[in-house]
Formats: sequence, C-alpha cells, structure tokens
Amino acid sequence: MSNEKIRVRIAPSPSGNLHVGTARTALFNYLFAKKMGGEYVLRIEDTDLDRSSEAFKQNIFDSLKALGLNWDEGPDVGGEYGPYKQSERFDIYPKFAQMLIDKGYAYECFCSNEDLDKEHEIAEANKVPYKYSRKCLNLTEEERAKLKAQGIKPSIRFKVDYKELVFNDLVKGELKFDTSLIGDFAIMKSNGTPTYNFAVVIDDMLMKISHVIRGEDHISNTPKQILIYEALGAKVPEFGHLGMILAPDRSKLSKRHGATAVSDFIKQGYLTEALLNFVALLGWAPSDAQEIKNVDEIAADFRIHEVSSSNSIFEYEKLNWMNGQYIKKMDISKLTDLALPFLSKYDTSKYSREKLEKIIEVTREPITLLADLENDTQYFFENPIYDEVKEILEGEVARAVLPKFLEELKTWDFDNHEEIHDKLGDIRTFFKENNGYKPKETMWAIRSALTGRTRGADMVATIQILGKDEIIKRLENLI
RNA sequence: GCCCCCAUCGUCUAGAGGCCUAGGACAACACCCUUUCACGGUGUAGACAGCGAUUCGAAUUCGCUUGGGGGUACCA
Repeated sequence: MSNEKIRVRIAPSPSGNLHVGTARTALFNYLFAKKMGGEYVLRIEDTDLDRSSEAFKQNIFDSLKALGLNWDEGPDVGGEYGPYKQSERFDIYPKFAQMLIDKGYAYECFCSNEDLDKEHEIAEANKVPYKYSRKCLNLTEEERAKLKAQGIKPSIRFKVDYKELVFNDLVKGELKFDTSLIGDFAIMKSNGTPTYNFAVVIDDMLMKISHVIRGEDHISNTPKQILIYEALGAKVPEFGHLGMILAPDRSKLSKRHGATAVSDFIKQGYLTEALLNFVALLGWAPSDAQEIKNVDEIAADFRIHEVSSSNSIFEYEKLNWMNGQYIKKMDISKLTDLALPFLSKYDTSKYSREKLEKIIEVTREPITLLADLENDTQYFFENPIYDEVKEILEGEVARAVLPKFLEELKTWDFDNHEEIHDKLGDIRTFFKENNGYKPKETMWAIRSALTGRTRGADMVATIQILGKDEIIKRLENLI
C-alpha cells in the first residue's frame, strides 16, 4: 500500500434505522480517514430489495449528518466512483460474475431452494458441517442449455479450492483460515442480483477502497471476499475488524434493550456530541486521561491499531453522565434551540427568547437528558403542582414565612440579582433568630410555594424569571 | 456440531516481561462545599477467569480449560 490514496467507506444497508453500532463503525472510519488524510465514502447496500426502504435510507442520512459524520462521496453528494447505491449498480455485477465464469473461478448453479434445503438437512442429520455438494460444478454445456430452456434461472457460485489463507487484520493481527471449510458460495442470485459478499468486493474494488473497517461479525466473510479479489486479480484492501457493542446482558444490542437507533437517542434527549464521544470510548482510549473530547480532538489522537479488539457493553450510566457534561457546557443559545422541542407541551411564547434561555440556563445543571427539562421547567410555564409539598405549605414555617415574604418582595427590585439574594438572606436570618427556623426550612417554604417542589433551580434566578406579578399571584392563592 | 474472535474493578478502559503493593473514568459509598436538588472537591471500596509452561522475573509470551461473542444463506 505504497503511496496510494487512503479511502474508507461505510456501507449500511437501509433495512433499519441507523444503529449505534453502525454509527460507531462510521465514526471509526471517519476518524481513520481524518487522521490519515483520506477520503470517506458512504455507500448504501440495498441489494435486498424486500428489506430495504426509502425511509430507513433517509434515517441513515439524517442520523449520520446529525452526528457530524459527513461523507466525501455518497448517493446524495455524488463522486467520481458512483453510483453509490447498489441498487443502481445492478448492471455492473453480472459482467464481473461472467468474467469469473470465463476464467473458471465460478459456475452456474441450477439447484433449487428445495434442493439446497435438502442438502442442509442431510448435513445436519449426519452432524457434518454443511458445504455445497458441487452438484452443478461439472454440468456440460448441453445440460446447462437444457436447464435454461426449462426456464430455470441459475445462480452463480464461486468455486472455493483448498488454500491456507492468511491476512493481517488492522486491529486483530494475523488471522488464518482454512478455505476447504468454505463451500462454493453464491455470488449472484438466480434473480440476477448480487449477493452481499460479491457486491461488496466489486464495489470496494471499483471505488478504490484501501481500508475496510467494519464490525467483527464480518470476519468470516473476509476470506470469501479475499478469494474474490484474488480471482479478479484485484488488489486486496487492508481489513480492520472492530469488536461489537453488546447490551448489558451481553447479547446483541436490540430494541428490547431500549434505544438502538441514533434517532431514538436523539429523541430521548441525548446530544449527538455526547453520543459520539461515548461511543468512541467503546474500544478506544485517549492517550491522555481526558475522556471528554470532540471529534477533531479524537481524530488527532486516533490510532486504528490501538483500538481494542474485544467486545464492549453499552451501559447507560456513563453515557448519561457524559450527556450531562455536554449539556452543562453547551452554548446556551444552541442548547435552547435543542431544548425547545422537548418543551412543546407548554406555551413557550409567553416568555421572550432571552427569558427562555435563562430558564434553560438555570435548569440545565442537574439534568442528564434534554427530556428531563419538560418536568424540571414545568412551574415556569404552568401553575405549580402542590401535591408533593402539601405538608410543607400547611406547616407552621410556611404559614409564618410566606406572608412576610409576600409583603417584602413587593418592594424588591426584580432586576437586581444581588438585592434579591441579600433580602432572601435577611428573611432566613429573621426567622432563624425569631422562630428558630433553619435556613433550609425557610427556603423550602418559599420554594414550595413558588414551584411546588423542594428542589430545583437557583431560587434567586427562579424568582427573577417568574417575575413579581406572577409570584404575588401564586402566593396570594396560597395564603 | 464445525470454524473464527475475545477475556484487567459492576461497566468503559490504561497496561505492549521488571516502572504494577495494577492507573483513570462512570456507577456505589463517605465526607466537604451549599438556601434545595445538583455541580464541584476529597477520600473509601472494587479487577489481572482457572490451570500449566517459558523466564532470574508474567496482567503482559505460549498451551489447555472455562466463559462470552460472532459466523455457518440465492440476508446484509
């Protein structure tokens, strides 16, 4: 791989929304390309027409873009080696398949699904690993013509001969395979479309992909693919196989474990920056101890051969913590834009943009998900719900504190943060000295009256946002 | 069944023969800060799967066992 251009690709199939696992693979490809100054292409693998859909394809585009993993070439942006959707490349594959037949590397197979099923059953009954019987390997020209005349459409199989195959994996090191264990596998289906293993090789070859970085669920495909490259006389790319992401129960991460699609995470209120950062840490560790890093910083520090080769478990705790970190640090205007959709049940128009930002600013601190904002900002938009603080409001402290608080605040300058802060302090001191109330109790009474809660955002800021009129109204209703 | 991959605290990981009485992060717990919750700070607890071998010396090398994962399609 002398001085050829480094080109990587991510090749999702649109049979589902973009999975976090795929997102991580995309990220690692992106990081590798970025670090090495290479190109990163997106190819849609929709050879399985039945399972592919336009909606899923759109979800994949949107999710990748939301994550900021923009591609240099792809179905929407084009590029020198297009088209980038396999369904638009169907005319390409048969030519190469024919070439392999001509060179004796492949042959037509007329076996029906029933025939094949039977072979499988027999193998299973005899407890012997299944391999295609090669029934069609030595069909004569006449026999094939006859079969075709009967209207039987053949598939095309690649002829696998014995060979010790070795390749050096970018993350796993040397990998060895005995190809005699692999049966002759199909490269073209009888319906004229290519199988996955064939389409990938043809496309990667034609698109000049130099490094194939993907999940380790593809390891066993690799020898087949290398065999095809070799038969084609093409240059074999470098391969790198990443460990998989598992659910906490160590099974494949699937819907029953909760969110699996990037779009689900976004809907739940995860920030794409946090999700990306978190997923990068699954299998990769920064050279310094600083785990919170943006994509550029990660790319600068990224070394593919240092990626862990084992599986990792997707645990929410750290993701949640990280999301909280990003929420706390994010530019407040940007955060407000992201937060507003989560506040759709409220009439946010009653506040100015400035005040809305203020609301987000004071409520962002303890939250872990943007969705938490709906509950945490409730009392800014609606009347407080007093159920939880009933006892406090009916108690002695509240009955003493609230009237005094109401009386005093009427004279306060609500634009003056300092003043409110100090006056509240005075009230605390007053009740401590005269009634022996703990500062905490006094504040709880006030907070409960204003918000219906005993916990929440900074009290001074809350008072300022609510405004004098609203506070007077709330207090008068209670007293 | 067969083939392949993997194996350090609960989780993500650092560690590429002596720097390891194994480091960090999340979670847990304790304390501090504080007008609440939180944030933040300080600390505590917590791991080299097992067994052999190589070596003066092994978490690091090799083998076996066990465990987990993946593959075994005219699905990708």
